[in-house]
Amino acid sequence: MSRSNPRVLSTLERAGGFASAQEIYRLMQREGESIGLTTVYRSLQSLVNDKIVDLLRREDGEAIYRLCGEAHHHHLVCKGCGDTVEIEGGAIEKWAKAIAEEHGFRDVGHTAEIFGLCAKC
Amino acid sequence: MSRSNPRVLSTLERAGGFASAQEIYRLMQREGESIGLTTVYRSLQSLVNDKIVDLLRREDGEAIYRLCGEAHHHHLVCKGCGDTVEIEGGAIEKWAKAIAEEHGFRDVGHTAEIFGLCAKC
DNA sequence: TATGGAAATGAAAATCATTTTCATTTGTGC
DNA sequence: GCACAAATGAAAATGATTTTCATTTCCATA
Repeated sequence: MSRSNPRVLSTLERAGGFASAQEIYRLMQREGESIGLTTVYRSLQSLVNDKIVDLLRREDGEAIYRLCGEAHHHHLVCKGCGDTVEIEGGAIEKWAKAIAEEHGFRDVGHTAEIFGLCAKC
Repeated sequence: MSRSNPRVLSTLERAGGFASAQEIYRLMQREGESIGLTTVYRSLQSLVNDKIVDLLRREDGEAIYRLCGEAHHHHLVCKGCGDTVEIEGGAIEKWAKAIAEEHGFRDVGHTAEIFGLCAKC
C-alpha cells in the first residue's frame, strides 16, 4: 500500500481542484518537480480511496480528479463546439439522496451531465 | 465516410440495446459472424453520428452504446459489490430538459448515475 | 550509530480500448 | 467487363492506465 505524495494533492489544488493524472504530471514537470507518472497515479488512487478526491470521467473517457469539497456542480456540454456551462444540481442532489435511501444505500455520490447543441451550433 | 454495417446494429439490438464495442465484437465472433473489430467501431461511430445510438461511458471509462429509444433509465451502483439497480429518473428528465431550455440548448440527452454502498456492504 | 525491513519511488514493460494506416475486396453504374 | 468509390479488416500506432521490479528512502530498534 502506498500513501499519497503530498505534492500531488497540492498540485491538484493549484490546478483549480480539477484535473487528469496526465495534466497533473505535466504541470509538475513544467514546474520542475521531480516525480514519476506512476507516483502521480498511485497518489491519486490513494486520495480517491481516502475520499479526499472524487474520480470522474471526461467525455472521452479520461479520468479526472476533483478535490472533494469543491463546490459540487454539473455540466451542460455542447456536442457541437464543446462549450460547457456549469450548472447547479439542487434537484439532482435530492433525487440521488432519495433514491439511495429508498434502496438502503449509504455513502452516496453521483454524476450527472447534460449534453446537447447550444444556440450557436 | 462509411456506412454502418447492419449486422452491428442488429447485434446491438440482440445484446439488449446496451453494449460496448468489444462486447459486440466478441458476441458476433461467438455467433460465427465474420467481421473485423475496425468495422464494429466504424459502424458504431456512424450510428452515433446518425443518432441511432447514444454513446455513454462505463465507470471504467469504456464506451458503451445504447440504442436510442430504449427505455431510458439510470443506475444505482454499489461501490462495494458492484450490484446495480436500474432506476427511473423522472425527476432527472425534467431537470435536464428545463436546464437545457434555459440555456438555449436543443437535441438534449443526459447521463446520471448514483453510487454508494449497498445495505450488505 | 548500524541494520533490517517496510514503504515509496520511478523506469520500463504490459494492458486495453480505440484509432489510424493501408492494401485488398466488394459493389455499382456505365 | 471496367473503372472507381465505398467498405473491410489486419496490423501498427496511440494514449491512458496498471503492473513489475529493482532501487532508494525512512524509521524503529538493537
